[in-house]
Amino acid sequence: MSRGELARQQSTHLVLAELKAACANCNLRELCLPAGLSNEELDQLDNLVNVRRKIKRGEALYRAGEIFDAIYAVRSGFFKSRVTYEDGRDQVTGFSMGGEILGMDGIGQGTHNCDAIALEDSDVCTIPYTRLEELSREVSGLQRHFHKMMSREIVRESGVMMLLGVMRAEERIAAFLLNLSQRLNARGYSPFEFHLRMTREEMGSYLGLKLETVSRAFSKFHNDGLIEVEQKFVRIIDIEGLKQVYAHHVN
Amino acid sequence: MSRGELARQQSTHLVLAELKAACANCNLRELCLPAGLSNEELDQLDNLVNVRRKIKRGEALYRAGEIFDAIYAVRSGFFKSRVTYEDGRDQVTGFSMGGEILGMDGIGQGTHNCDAIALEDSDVCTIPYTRLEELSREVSGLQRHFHKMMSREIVRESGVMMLLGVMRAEERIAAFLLNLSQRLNARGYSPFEFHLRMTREEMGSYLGLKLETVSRAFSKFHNDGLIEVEQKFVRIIDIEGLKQVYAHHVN
DNA sequence: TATGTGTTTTGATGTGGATCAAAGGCAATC
DNA sequence: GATTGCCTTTGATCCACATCAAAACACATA
Repeated sequence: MSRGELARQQSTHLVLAELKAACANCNLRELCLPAGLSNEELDQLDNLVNVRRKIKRGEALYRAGEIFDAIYAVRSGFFKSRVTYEDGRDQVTGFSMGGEILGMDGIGQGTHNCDAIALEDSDVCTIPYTRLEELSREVSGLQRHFHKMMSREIVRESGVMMLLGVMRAEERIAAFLLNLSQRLNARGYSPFEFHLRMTREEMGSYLGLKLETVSRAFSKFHNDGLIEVEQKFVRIIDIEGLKQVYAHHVN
Repeated sequence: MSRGELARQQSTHLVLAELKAACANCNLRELCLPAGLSNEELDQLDNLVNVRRKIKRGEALYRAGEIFDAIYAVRSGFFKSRVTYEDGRDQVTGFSMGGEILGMDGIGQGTHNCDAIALEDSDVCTIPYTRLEELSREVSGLQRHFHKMMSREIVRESGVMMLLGVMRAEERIAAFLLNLSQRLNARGYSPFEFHLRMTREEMGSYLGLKLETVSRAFSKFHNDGLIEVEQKFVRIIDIEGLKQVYAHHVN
């Protein structure tokens, strides 16, 4: 056994002992990388996901420019991804919640391309990229799943391009609320009541709008009986109405 | 040898015979999937890229909803990728030229997510996805390179999000011209003179602008001595000036 | 050369969302 | 309970780009 292998196995044992739940027991496994793997394959993956890391609200999981060496699966909490421009302008490029994968943007150039900032105290699994590569060669289900996650990120982003390119302010915000609602639902939370983890400004940045515009849209949706809002708390009253806002033809 | 393997080998021989240039001889290999592979690895890749396909101007390489089974490397020509919305609104999500990979959006859900339309008579290499997966397991350089290409697509798209989310009309168009110029340069063409393959409307769709706005920006750049335009032909006169437009602070 | 079709330019006008400004709400800390 | 520092709401005004309209141009085909 090589020195590297030995160290790896030791660290694996160490971590397995202190983990409350590895992939095989993780209740997010249907949403995360392990989705679609057999039990045997899951055991192999457990050896890969060897470090849990806690990130406090406001802290960065990683920052643009840092060396990329791992991707991360969000176990609990909520993140924003943010790209900063040479001239200081920045934009939120995504929000990530439990079961979602962060950091795939770093593979291409070997450094991270954006900051990932926790919007609440969060907990992630670290997946070292070189070991993911190795294991992908052995476990074809893992390889395929990893490709799917990357591809879905591409598709998600082209959805955001559509949002930014062709939708009007209220449509964008309705689409955003419906997307959040659907993702929370998939995680077993209520699709109708939730806490927003981001400020109006962060939402606006993501949606290509100013915070005042976001606020006005919320007020309008409230007046139209579509939602109730109290600060960061949102209750969707009329989800069909919201869907109509979002699918509204301009023509 | 299994039936599948036999068939594969036969088709490989067939194709190798009729190909003028496979990957090992392709002058785009520095930009495409083979980038960074050893000669030996290149030979293996040659067996993978087994079908060349010609697409006439205006025709689709694939359309949204079609079964995904291959990615494509553009050998020559020019494509736009276009997503169409339920309500009929659509948006151009990208332009692809020689050496670039198309179709990675389809991996996630098994069907293509957008239309890829040739804007001039074009020529692509078909790379069957399942065989790419297989070969990726054997050739680690290929695996890594494929991951990089997907990751770069993610980064490219977050660049477009930035463009759509925070830049003003003239900045977007300057950024677009500079990007085209740089890509053409990397392919050995003049970075200062080129033919646009897309209409003002397609450019506008990509940039989240109306065709009139694109046209006006072109006229303004011309009046400011930054470019010369004659229909689809563009000559960049003052590339530094163009960069200043693009990096111009609003604040 | 005439004719049609799609593309581009340019001008006049309209408007959605940005900007500017001010006040109010909430949470943390003293 | 007062202070401080966000965050959010709401109103008034502005402006960048969209929209509407028309003419010019390019290019194909008769």
